[in-house]
Amino acid sequence: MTGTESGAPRKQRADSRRNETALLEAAAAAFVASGVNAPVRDIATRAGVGVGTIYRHFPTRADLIVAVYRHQVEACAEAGPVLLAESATPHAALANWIHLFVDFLVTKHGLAEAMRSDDAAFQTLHAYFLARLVPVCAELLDAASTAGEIIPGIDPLVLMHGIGNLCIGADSPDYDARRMVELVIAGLRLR
Amino acid sequence: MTGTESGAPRKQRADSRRNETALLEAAAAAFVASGVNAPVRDIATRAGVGVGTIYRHFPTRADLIVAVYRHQVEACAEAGPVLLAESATPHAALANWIHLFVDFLVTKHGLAEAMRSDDAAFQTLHAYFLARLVPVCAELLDAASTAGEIIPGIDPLVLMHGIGNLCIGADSPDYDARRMVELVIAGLRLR
DNA sequence: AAAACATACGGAACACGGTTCCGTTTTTCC
DNA sequence: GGAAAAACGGAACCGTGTTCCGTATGTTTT
Repeated sequence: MTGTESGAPRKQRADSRRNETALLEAAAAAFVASGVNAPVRDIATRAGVGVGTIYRHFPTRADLIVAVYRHQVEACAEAGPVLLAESATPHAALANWIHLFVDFLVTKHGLAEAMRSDDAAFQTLHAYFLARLVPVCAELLDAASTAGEIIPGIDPLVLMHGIGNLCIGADSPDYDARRMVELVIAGLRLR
Repeated sequence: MTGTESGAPRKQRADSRRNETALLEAAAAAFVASGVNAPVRDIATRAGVGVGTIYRHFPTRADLIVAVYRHQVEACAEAGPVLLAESATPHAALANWIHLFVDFLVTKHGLAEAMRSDDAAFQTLHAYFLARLVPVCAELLDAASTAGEIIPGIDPLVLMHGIGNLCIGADSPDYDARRMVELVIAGLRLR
């Protein structure tokens, strides 16, 4: 027999795993269609499950968002060292990386808002993004600072928070988040 | 025939005016205590009126917010020309004025968020703020641009939108909105 | 194969905030 | 004083997020 001693926990049920992936797909679709605040019931319907199932798999909305965008955050994080190695100067690497981050944020309707929410439910989201990206940003800042290209003493956390804020409402036709971000990048430069 | 058809419409009832000022005071207090998203019922209770009365006087939350902060917005708007006349350079005037705007925003918990909301209910708020402040900002930008102190082609609307965004969450201990705003101001400078 | 058990499910029910509506009260004006 | 207009209050409604529990499904054991 499967000598599974009574100590080992049972493996996850098949339907549970199926529902989890169905939910991830449904959530991704709903996020594209209605932003990251798509109603819970919509997502449940898309996935063909009840609302309870969402909460069982993803206790908070932030958990769901993190799960949906995890690879993209990873990609952004991994791009940092690569850019540092390949760009002409550390400042250029920093600028390129920031633009990458902005690209990510502005294409996810409502993500920038969610990112900065102080709602306890979004704690996970905030924590994950920062844990993964702040060190990368710090490395780039350090390199540029050491190279004497930018003003010293910039806190990566503050910078990322600010960049995130600038991306809020980036889909409005009257606003230009990238322009503002460029001003910030220019402002970083040591003159 | 009442004969009043042609002449002046009836004057506003006394109780109505009383309630309106009571509401303004209650709202101001509620905004300080719980931010500009204080529950409607709270404000009604504070003012000692029913919720219906709020909606009769201020159809949208934005109307209420505008009414509460109107003088401060006016003060900010009027400060523009004064600063331009008194500051050492147009760029300094612009910087000072932006700091004034930031001071206003960061002391009104949740106002910056509300400012950028695309919710139709906040249309009035958005419209009023921009109508009043954008021209002032434009004047300052023009002066600094003409003096050759800043890069040309900055849209005052975009700049104000961005500054507003940077002030979101300014009460978090981990964030420093002013620092970010300073980066933007530095980024405006022509080098 | 069937029973026994653990796990997961669905969706009704609840909580909460904004908004509307209408019977009642208050004020104004003749 | 009395009728008409104006304003009031708050119950009721709606759309969301969230919880809970009886039921169904999958897994393990006999």
